[in-house]
Amino acid sequence: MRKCCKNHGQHHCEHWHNHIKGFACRLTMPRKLIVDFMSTAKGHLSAEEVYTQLKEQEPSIGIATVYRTLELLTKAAIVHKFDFGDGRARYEFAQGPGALGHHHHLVCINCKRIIDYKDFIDEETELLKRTEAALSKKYNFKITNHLIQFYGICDKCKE
Amino acid sequence: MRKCCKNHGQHHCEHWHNHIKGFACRLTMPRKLIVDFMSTAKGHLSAEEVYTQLKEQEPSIGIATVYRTLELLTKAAIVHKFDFGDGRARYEFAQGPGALGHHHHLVCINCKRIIDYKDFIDEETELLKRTEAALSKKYNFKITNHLIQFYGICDKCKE
DNA sequence: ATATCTGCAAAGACTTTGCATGAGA
DNA sequence: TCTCATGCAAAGTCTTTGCAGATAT
Repeated sequence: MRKCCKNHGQHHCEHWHNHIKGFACRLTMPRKLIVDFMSTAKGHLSAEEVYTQLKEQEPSIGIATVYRTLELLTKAAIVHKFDFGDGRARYEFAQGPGALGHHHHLVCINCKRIIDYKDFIDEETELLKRTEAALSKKYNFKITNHLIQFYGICDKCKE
Repeated sequence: MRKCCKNHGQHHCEHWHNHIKGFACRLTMPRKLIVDFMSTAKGHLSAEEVYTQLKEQEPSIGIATVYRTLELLTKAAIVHKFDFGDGRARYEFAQGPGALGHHHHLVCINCKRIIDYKDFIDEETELLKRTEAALSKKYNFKITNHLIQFYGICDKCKE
């Protein structure tokens, strides 16, 4: 898993390429497609949604590869994987120009709509940093990520 | 779903009984077993774990009932349902004497161990309250719950 | 009495895996 | 060339559902 190719040449080496290098050897066509798609896609897509949309431009792609690649990209921290309680994993691009940046989510428990918000992120982040530092020390736990979600009823479902 | 019996009598009416009343009509034997079990169980149990343990004292119980009842209790906010990324839902008692009280989780991404913590909860809660109030207003979103989790590597997995 | 709940088994939904073929370096 | 990745289909998990019989009120 950790070994890697030396040089892919510079032809299609995007900014995320270096990240992939640490986790996979080969930069294949499906992987390129999936990363490119994720980097421009908006929202929180399930594996099947990614598959369905990519299938249109490349009918040979298989859903197993989509799952495998999204898993790979998750490990590489190129995408983030979320669970919003609707029974399927959802992915969003984490890095680079296409990313929304650090944000959290409001989850409507009625219609399952997800609202991204960046408000108060700074304040939250500041608290989280302090909490993380203290928890790391107290529990000897190396924190690599965090999750904050609010659940409730969205404006449309209130009506 | 909302209609309910008038009076169950007082024989086995625990403190959580009133909660159930709002969501289900009948207080059956399996429901009693499951609530009693959850109220004393420690940790974050999957439906199957609950089923397996109850099966020992009451072999006639079925796993479908466990799922249905845990769902019911979740809606009644008697238990909380969590997803820690290991592919199954986990439940913990939320209210009453047996409950741990408000807390959050550290999730080890390696061994999937869950550490409950209550440290800094007051500080977190204070910030969350303010954030919730502001988000509710801005997005016209009625917030009913929140989730905070930290992910990383636990002390044992560090070695 | 009767509407609700249960247990069982089957179905459903999402995800992972085995394997022969194909492709990257 | 030779290892790694792919696509397909099958299998694996967890969860939900249909239904006849049982149960609470």
